[in-house]
Amino acid sequence: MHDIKFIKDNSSLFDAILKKRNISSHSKEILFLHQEYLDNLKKTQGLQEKKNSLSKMFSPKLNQKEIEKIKSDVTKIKKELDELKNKTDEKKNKLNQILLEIPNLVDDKVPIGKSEIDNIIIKEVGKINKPDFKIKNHVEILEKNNLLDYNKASKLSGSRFSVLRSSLATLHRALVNFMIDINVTEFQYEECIVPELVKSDCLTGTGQLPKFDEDLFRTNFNDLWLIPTAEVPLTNFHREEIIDSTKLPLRYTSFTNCFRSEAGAAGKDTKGLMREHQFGKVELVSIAEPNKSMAEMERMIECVEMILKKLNIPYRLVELCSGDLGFSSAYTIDLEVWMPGQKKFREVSSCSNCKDFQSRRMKMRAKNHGTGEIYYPHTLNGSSIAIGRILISIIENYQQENGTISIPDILKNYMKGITSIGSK
RNA sequence: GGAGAGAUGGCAGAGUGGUCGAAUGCACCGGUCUUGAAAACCGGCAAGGAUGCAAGUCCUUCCAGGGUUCGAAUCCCUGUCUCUCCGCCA
Repeated sequence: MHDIKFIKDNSSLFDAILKKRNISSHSKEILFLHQEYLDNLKKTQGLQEKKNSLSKMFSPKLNQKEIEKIKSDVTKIKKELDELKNKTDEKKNKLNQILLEIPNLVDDKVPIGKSEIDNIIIKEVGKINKPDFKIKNHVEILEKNNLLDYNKASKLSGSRFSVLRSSLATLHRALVNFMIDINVTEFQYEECIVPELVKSDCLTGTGQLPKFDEDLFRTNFNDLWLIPTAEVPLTNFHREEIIDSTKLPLRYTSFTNCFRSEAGAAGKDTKGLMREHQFGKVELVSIAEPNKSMAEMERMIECVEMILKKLNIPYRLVELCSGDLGFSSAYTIDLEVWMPGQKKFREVSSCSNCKDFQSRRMKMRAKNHGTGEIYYPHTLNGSSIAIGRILISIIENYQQENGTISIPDILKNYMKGITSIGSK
């Protein structure tokens, strides 16, 4: 959500920054609407003042005539106020509706570009293995070993769902535990278990609503929606709160299932664990002082990198260009891992600094009790890591010529002594 | 699912029709005292918005949405959430 005062004082800058996302100018329309709203608001407040003062004049000692006069005057004002209030609300709602659908302003650091083609590879880490046997993709390997069962999955739920069995399920669980452990003990994130159904207000807060409802699953129970990422509940922890600034930064981590309709992805990544309606993910969320959020972001990326290093999987850092940046983000770095089956790097994590965009939307503020200052803290989120996709990478990178998959050293303690899965 | 109680400032907690944006305590901030600190004492301390150079003035908000009333934190209705008891249940 954008600060109307900022738009007023910097309208051409505002439009220029939006243009980086290939979005046309908005400020003129917004400011016009805002002025209309203000005009109505002033009138409304004037009438309210009148009404209040009339009520204050009321006293049982007044004579009948005076009392009747006040009553009828107030009734008249109330009627007028009703209309005016409706009009004011209408303007305000219209303005809000527009503001809620405008994406975050991109940071100066973000490279300008149209699509993912213009993203910038910052660095590549780890050596890509080129074994001298024929590499299989994860679906081939896992289905052959009865570890991934699409007959069962489609019977239960249709396409874009998976059933993971026996040692593959164990490996999934091992990854979750490994990642949460390291986030808690090495990186000082607070471990949380959170609802996977949330109210629409939460989704508006983080930016999925109102614009992207098609990507989400909604239930027919109250106003509850399945979360597309744990970013939603974790970031909304402090919605409509004023946080004591000495408590910042706040760091939370959680494993949840994530649910996405994949509405616009027909035909994309149709096989395997790559793109599913339900997938597991460990998420990191930080709430930071505005002047420290970029440093916090670097720290967050290092946390995710550490996991990939410990898993010993080749990866690269990609700086998203303005045209590929997510709605709520001001600056995003993706982490992509090598997937031998596709001979491509694919995204397993996306770390974003949303600055004050989400905190404004959810009215999350911080207060410095020394100075009395109240301000919007910055929010950051990053995956650490999407389990389904990192599984693909592990399976494909650790596959052996004999069709088995060896277990990364770091996970062996989490695997009940299993050092290899699949049969020869 | 049945019966009952409740939701007030950062927290605790008073307030049942006007003088209430709201007592009091704690926390927090400033000061006095002290070599320093603590204690004690004095003062300050909700948020959002409009207007104004500013001081200030005004509007809104006591879970949310409706209603009654000249006037609502307070009365009525609906919803949400919390707690207690009973039933059921992983």
